[in-house]
Formats: sequence, C-alpha cells, structure tokens
Amino acid sequence: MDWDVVGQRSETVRRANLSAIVRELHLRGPLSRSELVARTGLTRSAIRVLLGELVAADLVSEDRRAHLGTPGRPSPLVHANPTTAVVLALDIAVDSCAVALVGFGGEVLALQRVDRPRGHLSVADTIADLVQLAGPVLAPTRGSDALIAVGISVAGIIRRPDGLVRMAPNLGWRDVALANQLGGALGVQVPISVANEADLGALAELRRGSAVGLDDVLYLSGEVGVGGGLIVGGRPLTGAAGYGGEVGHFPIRPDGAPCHCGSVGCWETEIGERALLRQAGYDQGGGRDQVDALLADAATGSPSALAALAAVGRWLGIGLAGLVNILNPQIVVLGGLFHRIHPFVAATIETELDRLALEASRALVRIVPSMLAEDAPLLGAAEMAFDALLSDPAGYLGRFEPLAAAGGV
Amino acid sequence: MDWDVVGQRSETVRRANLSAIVRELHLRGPLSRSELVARTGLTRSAIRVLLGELVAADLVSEDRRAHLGTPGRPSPLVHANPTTAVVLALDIAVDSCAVALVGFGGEVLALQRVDRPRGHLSVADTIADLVQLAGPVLAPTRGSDALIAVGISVAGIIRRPDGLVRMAPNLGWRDVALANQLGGALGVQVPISVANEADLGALAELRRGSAVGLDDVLYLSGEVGVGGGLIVGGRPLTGAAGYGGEVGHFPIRPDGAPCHCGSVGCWETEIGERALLRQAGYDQGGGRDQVDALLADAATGSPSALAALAAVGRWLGIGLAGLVNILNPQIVVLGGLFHRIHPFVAATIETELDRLALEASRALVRIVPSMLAEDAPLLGAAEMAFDALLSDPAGYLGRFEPLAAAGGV
DNA sequence: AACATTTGGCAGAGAGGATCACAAACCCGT
DNA sequence: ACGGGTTTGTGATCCTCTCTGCCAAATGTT
Repeated sequence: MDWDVVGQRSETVRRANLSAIVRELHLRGPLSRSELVARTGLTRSAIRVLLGELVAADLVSEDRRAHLGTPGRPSPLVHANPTTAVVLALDIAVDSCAVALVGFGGEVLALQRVDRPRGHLSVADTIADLVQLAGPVLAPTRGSDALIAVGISVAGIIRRPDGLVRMAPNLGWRDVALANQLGGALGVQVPISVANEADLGALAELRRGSAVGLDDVLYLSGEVGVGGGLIVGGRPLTGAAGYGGEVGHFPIRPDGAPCHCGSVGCWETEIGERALLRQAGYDQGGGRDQVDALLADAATGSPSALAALAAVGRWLGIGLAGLVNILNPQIVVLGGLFHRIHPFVAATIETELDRLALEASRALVRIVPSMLAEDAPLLGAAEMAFDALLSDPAGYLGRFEPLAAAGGV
Repeated sequence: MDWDVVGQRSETVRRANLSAIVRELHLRGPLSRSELVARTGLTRSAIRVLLGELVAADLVSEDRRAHLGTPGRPSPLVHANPTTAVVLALDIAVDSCAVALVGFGGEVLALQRVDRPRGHLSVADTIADLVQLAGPVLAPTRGSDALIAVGISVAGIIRRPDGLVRMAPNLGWRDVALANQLGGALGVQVPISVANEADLGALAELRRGSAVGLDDVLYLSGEVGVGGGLIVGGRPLTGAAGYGGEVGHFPIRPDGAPCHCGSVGCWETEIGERALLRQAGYDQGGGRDQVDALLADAATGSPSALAALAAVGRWLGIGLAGLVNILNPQIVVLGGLFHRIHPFVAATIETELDRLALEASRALVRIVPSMLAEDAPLLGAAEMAFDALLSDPAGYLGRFEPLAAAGGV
C-alpha cells in the first residue's frame, strides 16, 4: 500500500539522505554545502561524507565560490555535473517529434524538434524518424556510461507501469509496446519509460516551469485532443493503471456532440482544436496552420475568430470550474493549444470561474499559460527518466567512477 | 514539498518500523510475530525489540495461540489492546448526529446515533447535543489517559489543516472554529481534528470497508448535497487547502438548473436528494422520510418513482464516467443516499459507464454500495483521529505505562 | 594584527537493525 | 514414548550511519 509497510534499516537512511541531496541539486540548482546543511537538516559531518561519495562518483563538483562578503569561512558551491549522467527524452506529438539530451541538474544539452505531417504514421516509421533524430544527439554519449535512462512522451493513453501505448487515436496506434521496439532501434541498454504527454507536461511544469514549489497542479494539454496532467499532494496522479487525468473526456454536455472516443458531449468536443476551428469557420482538419491563421485573424479583430475563441474560452472556464472544485489546485497551467490561445481566453476563463467555482477553491487558484510551452512534455519525459537516479542515487554511484572501474577491488 | 527533503536519522528508522507494526495491527488485525516479520521484512530480533516496547506501553498484547497444526515452534499472536488507546468520533450530518468510541485495533466500543430535525441548528445547540450524547460514551475514559484524539465529521467544506468549517450550507454554518469550541465543551485535552464527511467516508471504506487494500478510490456521498472523497495512490486527496473532492459541483449540465452554491447545472442538481424527490413528485424538503416513501413505492413498482430513479441513475452514470476518466479508480463506493438507492440504479450506472467512459479505465472499475453505510463518515473520523498514533507511535509510548508513570526518573 | 564568525575535517559516541548461534516448542514417524 | 525435523524466540555481537564535540581553516571586522 505504501512505502512504510516495508522495514527500514540504516541503509535506508543513507539512501534517503543521498536522495535528498541529489534531488536538491537537480531541482534547485547549485547550492553551497552550508545551504545543503540547512535544507536537509543534516549535520556538516553527514553532508561531508555523502558529498564525498557523490564527488568521487563524479556526479557533483565543488567549486570555491566567489567571496560574497559575509564573515566566516566560505562554503564551497556544490553543483551537479551535467555530463556525468544524462537522459534522452523523446516526444511523439501529433504535429511533431522531438528529442532532447538533458544533463543531471537539468541543463538541456541538445534539443531537436521536427514537424511531421499529421496523420496515421506507422510505428515503424515513427521509430525510424526518432532514431534518425536521436543519432547526432546521442553521439557524444556513445562509449561512455553517461546515459542512464530514456523517457518518452506520447500523445495517447499509456498503461503504467509497463508503458504500453494502449491507444493513441491521433497516431492511429493501439497496444504498442513502444519501449521494447525503441530500445533495440536506438541501440541503448538503459531503462526506457513511456508516459502520457499531459502527465509529463504537468511534471515538467512542476519541476522546471510555472508550478515549481507547488503541490497541487492541473496541467491542461491541448494537442488535437485534450488531456490533463494532475499533481496531487506533490506527486503525479496516475490512477490504478496510469490512465488517470483524462479530463478531456468528461461529459460536460451530455446532450452535445459525439466524441471520437465513443462518448457524447466530452469537454474535448467543446474546447478541442476541431471545435475551435469549426466555430471560426476554418478547416477542422487543417491543424496547426489553421490555428495560426485563426490567431492572426483574431489579432486583427476578426469577429468570427474572436467569437470562436470566446466560446472556447467559456467552455474552458466551465470545465475548469468543475476541475477546480474537484481538485482544489494551487495553479492551472495551460499547455499546448491553450497556451497559444491564452491571451484571448484568459479573461473569459476568470469570469466563468468567478461564476461557477466554489468560492473557497476559486480564491486559491491561478490560471497561467505554460512556461515551457511546446517543450513541456519533452522536458517532462526527461524528468521522468531522472526519477530513478533521484530516488536512489546509491545505485548509480558505482557506474561513473572512471578510476575505480579500471582497478579491481 | 515532501518528507524526503528532510534529513533522516536512526531515530527515523525506528519510528517508521514502529509505525509499520502498529499500522499492521490496527488495520489488518491480530497477527503472529512471524507474520509481522514477513509483512515488514524486518528480522525476528528487530520485531522482538519493537514489540517489547509496545507491550511495555500496554498498546499490544501477546497471547499463546491455539495450536494450528504446523510444525515448528508456535508464534505468539500479537493483538492491539482496544482499551489502552481510544478515540472519540463525532458525526454532524444533516439528519442526525452520532458519536462513537473506537479502540486501537478498530473495535467499536460504543456507538450512538440520534436523528435530528433538519434545519439550521445553531452551533451552540449542536455542540450541546453532542456533549450530551458523548457524555456516557466518554465516561469510561475519564480519569485515564486512554483517550488520544477526537475526530469530527461535518457535512460541509472544511479547511485543512486547521479544520475550520468554511461553509456548511445544510447546517447554516459559516467559518466556524468547531474544534476549539467542542474541545472546551467536552472537557478533553486531546487533539481534535475536523474533516469533510465525504473525505472521511472514503477513508473509512479504504480502511474498514469495501476498498480495503486498494489505492485509488472514489467515495460518493449523498446527504442533501453530493460530496466526494478521493483516495489517490493510497492517500486522501485534500487539495491545496482541503477543499478537494467536491465532485457534486461539477457543472455537468451548464444549461441546467441553478445550484444553491451559486453555480449552474452542477451534478448535484441532477442527482441530489432534491432532484430525486422532485422528479418523483415528492416533497423536496421532506428529507429522509420522503426518500423512504419513494423507495417503498419503487419496490411496489410505482412508475413515477422508478422513472425518477432511472433519471438519477442515468445522471449518476454520466458523471461517474467523467470521474472514472479523470481518476482511473479501482472502485467507486456509493455512500449515503446512493447507498440506499443502489439496487435501483446499479444497472443504469453500468450501462452509462459502458457507453461513456474510456474503455481502458472502464474495464478496471467496480461500482459498489458502501459497506459501512450510514456510519462511514463516523468511522472515518475515528480513523483520522488514529492517524497520529499510527504514523508516530513512539510519541505515545510513554503515556500509557501505568507503572513507569508513577515512579519518576 | 587580533578577534569574531562560519565552516570543513576528523575521531569517538550513540542508536538501531542485521547476523549468528542456541534454545524452545511444535510436528511427525517409528 | 522418543528422537529427528522445522520453525521461532532469545541474546550477544557486529555493522552501518549519523551525531557530538573539538580543532583547524578561511573570511570579515575593528
């Protein structure tokens, strides 16, 4: 049921403390030793020993910090080494594919995104595209042990914990064991995890974006469909099998239009890309270019474009009011399509929230556009890939030591 | 952000292990020592030392178990002592008030419920009623240190962590600091926690009811209003300030009827008690008696009663489909009103779920009536009151020792 | 230049669980 | 009834990890 039904021992303490240090350095950036002491509540001695191991493993480095004018012996600045441990992140979106190499500490060492024609691309073709894209990005890591994991974001319903792609309607996929196939194609031997694009967008905003430091977050993702990523009490809501967060398929208008999912009146049918384009009189299947055109027209005051945005904004507000009531989040982050239309819908959303949401929850929530924009799911995939290192650094300490690896015991 | 940013030490390990043992005994009932060894993963030696402390504090006892036919030395049965540590639970519902005394291990030592006329009862009157009700129940604990905490369930929106009753529309309360007032009136010096009735119903079903052993649970509560209690990843979803779970106010029919909360088309306006009674042609304000009459009529085949139940069942299914999509729970537990009408709506709900919910999540969820029925929130309040003991038993070890208490150090 | 302040370094202490050998208590077969 | 096999409780000792306390180092201040 939870971690605490399993017995703890001294080793557990070490692991937790090492994890706390590594997590702080990865998430909050460089810190002095004394700041680490303050943050973790450990003593200088304990920090020293633990840091010693991390330094020996080349995961972190200590630098003499420039004098900062305070009395007392200066504390060296500890920072994560971005090239000792890196992860590969992949994003399989509807209009594009992307790949990134992210170093421990969060530095983005490389990032490539290519647009793709919309439509049902086969799994094999997609994998070929990704391998081609990842090749040069991955090149610097060949021959070293720096690559520790791969994370993949997919616009679809993904089963946890095995990462099976149960259904990706906009890709035309069903029950695809993506991790296995990609692992072989990429020629990497590290763990590969797959997750839903919205869930990873939420994780990215939580760790690197507009929700840093918060515990209860709703990330709303708009690709062709509408997805949601939920952070509850500081941790991702996955549900029983990883299918949680599908807010786009709440039947918000049960007498409304049929949804491609088989249901009727889903929120997506009112706020999705197709709904927006249809109401504004654009080609529903046109995708990204059509949305660009719509936004350009709206900027020049086109009444039909503005009316369509107002309608979508209204339905956005209605649905968000319900979700705010259910989840009582501190922040709602608008990603994807909603990030792009945010300037045109922000006021309407606030109005609807005032009208419909419970006062207590309403007063606490802010609605903001995504900070990471299009790259949120990609960077979230990287963060997911770092999770194993962050929660148990001890398991990784042996693998980076360049000297100890050569010599025997 | 989370527990693991704070440094761990040996003492933490002891606390966690003690907590694991106490939790197992409280939640799973009597276990042999060897079963505890298996469950916690600790060694016999460690279990022995930890149990020694618990026995010395009189929190648990060891009995020679009746021989059970297996070879090897028999392992003594360890069980929680129900009278060493007890909690008082109070339930302030719309139609009734209840009080219970629950012992460590979960035994209900006393339970009293009294009906109350519906309407706006003052805080002072309610407190007086509760004190009168609690008096005899609490009598056996006077003069001892057995009472460790009080938990209160209220049909309203409660702020965490201080338990302020922000709004209880069916009681007519607003911003009531209930814990302070009740503590004085009851004459107890122990911590008092207050929480929402649906949240506690969910907790009770998770620990003692139909959701035992599950991690993702939606408890749907129907008093006059409709509330929800969510268990996500094994722990309660509270949201940023404790207001989470208000599923009754999802705008499921935005062109529908105004809700007393100020919004329009809330789920509650379609499935709440008033909606049920209205559609069946009964007095909306009649409350419990009217519902009983409706159910009796439905049992004899009354078309209007059955039609109203069918309509409510349909809207129940529609809303649950959305919630199942969002939360991907393993189980949905119907409490309160929905527990009572379950036989009449179960089939309709399942049909609507088949029609509207995403296949992946739909396949995993079961819809069941509450096992604990009317007492779920009350028993949940008791479980909440036990939380401090379960998560840090070490803090309580000193207070029960009858011998050590007398002699000083 | 002397002092105050903060921090790193290091040895010893303390806490807590694991290990291991042994004894106790049960079963079963003869 | 008796001895072997099996499982479990007991207790001494060991191992791991952090804390405590003292000293040295590095900086600012007077």
